Amino acid sequence: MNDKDLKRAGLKITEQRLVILDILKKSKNHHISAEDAYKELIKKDLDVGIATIYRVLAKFEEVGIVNKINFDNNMSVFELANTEHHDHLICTECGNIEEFTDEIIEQHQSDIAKKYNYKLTSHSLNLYGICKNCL
Amino acid sequence: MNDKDLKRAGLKITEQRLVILDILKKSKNHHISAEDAYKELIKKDLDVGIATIYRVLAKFEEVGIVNKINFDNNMSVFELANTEHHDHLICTECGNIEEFTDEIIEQHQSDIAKKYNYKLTSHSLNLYGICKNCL
DNA sequence: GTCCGTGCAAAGGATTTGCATAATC
DNA sequence: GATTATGCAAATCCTTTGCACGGAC
Repeated sequence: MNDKDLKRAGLKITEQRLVILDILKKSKNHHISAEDAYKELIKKDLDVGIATIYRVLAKFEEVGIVNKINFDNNMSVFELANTEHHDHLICTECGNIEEFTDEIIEQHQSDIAKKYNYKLTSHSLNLYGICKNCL
Repeated sequence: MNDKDLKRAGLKITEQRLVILDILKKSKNHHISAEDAYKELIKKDLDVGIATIYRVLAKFEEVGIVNKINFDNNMSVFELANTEHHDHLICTECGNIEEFTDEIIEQHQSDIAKKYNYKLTSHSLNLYGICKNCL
C-alpha cells in the first residue's frame, strides 16, 4: 500500500503498520484515537493487541508520520503529519473536529515566546464548542 | 482564613478546603497539581486522602473557584479563577509557567468559531518551550 | 438530626512494559 | 541469523467511586 512512507522513515514494514497507516489516510476527518484504530483492525480480522496500536502510533509520532493531539477530556487522537500546521475546533457534543489555521495567531504566539525569552518548541490550541448541528 | 470564598460558593467550610484554598493562594506560581496539594496537606500533618483532594478541586472548579488546565504530558494543574483570563507558556525543562493574555488571539478565536458556526464554550492555548534559564 | 464531606480501599480507564514468540530484513 | 515487532497479560499512572464514619449547619 504505502511501503514508501515506512521505508522512508526507516521502519520495518508490517501488516499492522500498513493497515494503521491506511486507516489514518482513509478516516473521515483524519483523526483517530488508539481505540478507534484498534477496533478497525479487529474489524479487518487482524489479530492485534492494543499495545501494538500504541507502540505503532508512538513510533509513527517519533519519526514524524503522525501528530498526537491531546484534548482536555484526556482523550488523544492522532492525525497524519503530512498536512500543513493547523489547530483544532472540537464539538463537545458530537466530537466533530474542524481544522483551521490563523497566521495572526501563529505570529502572536511567536511574539509572546520571544517576549518571555522562551525558545518555542510546540504549542497546542484547541477551541471547544458546540457545532451548528448540535445546537 | 477565607471562609467567605467558600460561603459565597455555597460550600461547607472544612479544614481541608480552607487549607487547599490557602495553598492555592500562597503557591509561588499559583498552579498546583492534585499531588502537590496532597503533599502540602500531608506536610501540615493533616490526615487527608488523595480522593479528597480530587473531590475538593473538582468541587472548586464546579463553583468557579479554580480553573483546571491540562497540559500535553497528561498533567493537570489548578489555579485560582479570580484573575482575568489568560493562557500559559510552559517550560518543558523546569516546568516554569508564565501567564499571558493576547487580545488579538482571543478575538481571532471568536472569529474562527463564528466562521465555522460553533458556539464557543472554552479554549485551551498552551505554548511549550524552553525558558531563558534552561537554555 | 440531616446532609454533606471525608478516609480508606477498591475500581476504573488509558497507556506502558516484560517476556516469549514471530516476523522482517 | 540478527534485530525489531507483536501479542498477551500484568503493571502503572492518574483519577474516580462505594461505603461507612465524622463533621458542619
